Amino acid sequence: MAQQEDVFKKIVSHAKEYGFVFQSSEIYDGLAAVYDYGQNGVELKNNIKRYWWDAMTLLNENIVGIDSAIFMHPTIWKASGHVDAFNDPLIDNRDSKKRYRADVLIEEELAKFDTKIEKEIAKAKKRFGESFDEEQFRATNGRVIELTQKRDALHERFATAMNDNNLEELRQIIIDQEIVDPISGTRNWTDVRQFNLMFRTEMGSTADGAMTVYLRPETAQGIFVNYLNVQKTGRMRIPFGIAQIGKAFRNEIVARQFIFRMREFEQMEMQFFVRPGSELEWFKKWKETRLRWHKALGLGDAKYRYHDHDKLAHYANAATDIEFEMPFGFKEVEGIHSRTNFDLSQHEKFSGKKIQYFDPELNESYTPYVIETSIGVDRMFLSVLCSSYEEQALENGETRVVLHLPAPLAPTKCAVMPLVRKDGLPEKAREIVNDLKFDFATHYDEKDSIGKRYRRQDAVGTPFCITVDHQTLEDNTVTLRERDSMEQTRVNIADLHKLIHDRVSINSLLRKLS
RNA sequence: GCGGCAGUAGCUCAGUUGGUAGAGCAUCAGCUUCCCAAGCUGAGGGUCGCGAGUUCGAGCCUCGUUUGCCGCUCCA
Repeated sequence: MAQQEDVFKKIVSHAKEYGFVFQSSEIYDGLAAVYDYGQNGVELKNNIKRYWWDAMTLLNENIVGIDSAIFMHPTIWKASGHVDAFNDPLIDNRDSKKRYRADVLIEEELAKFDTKIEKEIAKAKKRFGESFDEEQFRATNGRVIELTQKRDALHERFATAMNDNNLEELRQIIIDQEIVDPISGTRNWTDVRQFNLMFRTEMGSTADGAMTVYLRPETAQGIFVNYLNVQKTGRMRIPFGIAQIGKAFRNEIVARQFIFRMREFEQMEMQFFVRPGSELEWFKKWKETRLRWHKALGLGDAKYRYHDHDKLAHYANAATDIEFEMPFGFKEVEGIHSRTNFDLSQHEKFSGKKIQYFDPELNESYTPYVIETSIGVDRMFLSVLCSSYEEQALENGETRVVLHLPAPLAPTKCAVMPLVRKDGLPEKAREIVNDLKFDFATHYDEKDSIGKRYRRQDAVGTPFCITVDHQTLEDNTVTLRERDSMEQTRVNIADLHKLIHDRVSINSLLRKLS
């Protein structure tokens, strides 16, 4: 493990040194958990997005894309549950240095009352046997009445405090109930503080006319609120899907592990609308389809696994993660969720608009159920980078650092280089570049020895190097050097285009999927 | 957000009891060079994360701050 952590550090260094990922605002000491993509990183990231987008929209005639705005009406986040769920009141215990959610502590206290009441009932049941009347017992037993009243009073007080967002009152409840820290056993609590996981800003330039808006914490809601628009204008028939790639923002309490958890990140989400009752079938299908998409990259099938959720979010009736083996363990890269009709129903309720689908085959209207596939672009990027990085021991005793990026994702597809910088070789090489550059990201390099130039291309994952030598001037052939095997073949310049295209096009990946 | 550790050139690092910064690799220019990090010559690049304090003098000591790593905590 320690060794793997070292490898991860090297990958982070490599990412910086070769222009893949920089820390944001570095010359101003950086901004925590925010990163920029450099000249090579942006190409790799764009290729990942292209692969996903094409797999969704080209291979499925019933999936279309949209690009919704980051700003959305604030009520959307009330409807989705984010305003409540993303605002946790937290409290620290000064002795154990542990942090707890204040509402959870109080809820646990409430549950204790219920446990006590159940115990009383169980005892009485044992005593009275068959003739036991639970309703009557609850209404007449002094101990149970007392516990019930205390519980209800606490619940009432708690609900009011939560509703008013009264943090002092929440703390007072914890004090009054004499709740102790399970670790330290003390009641040495800090103030309750609110952590807003959603970024907030103001829309409207005058102070009094401004409206609080949020930077979206997920892209999914942009799809849900456009469901009707797309369904009607695109004449979409269920089942159909809407895909979107875009930025999302979360004010994470702890954001770490390089680009694995960032405050500003990018999601690729597809919401698939289906008939009620068919959702688990579709869930299964998308679970398999999505794993196939990952595996087609050839990073190694053993690096993937499913992680099915036992504890489901309030909107879901099935959920699984596709996890990838990072240097710091198996981590979630993509989530597939059966979201039921929760989101569309909520928006129906909050907006007052009817959000339904008339199914001509069933001759009835219903609120569609939704299967969501949601993948983090940055995590995907990290998984590709980590699994591609190798410090390879060569036969001559040296090592080379090589990124075995899937060729269709590589930032640069080929590098053209004259073997020496004279005798017209550079000019000939330039000619080749000027032909290939229209179809492939092509580099030209004449500086330093040929071996050094090959190593430079290896370090950024360029799949092909084309070398122009004196023979080229005689017969128009060049050597084509392959990154992973380092093997060279002599090929005709006229054949270059097809040879490269077959290996580096996104199509070559897509064809594996259908 | 709490606790511990750390921050010196693009990268990896050295820097003695406090005396105004070095190496290797990388980069750039020139020469040389017919296939896997070759050689020679030269050059550029750091107010030692930032701010304050102690001191005649701070990369080194103290405080604050920021960023990163590790452990908690949280995670739709």
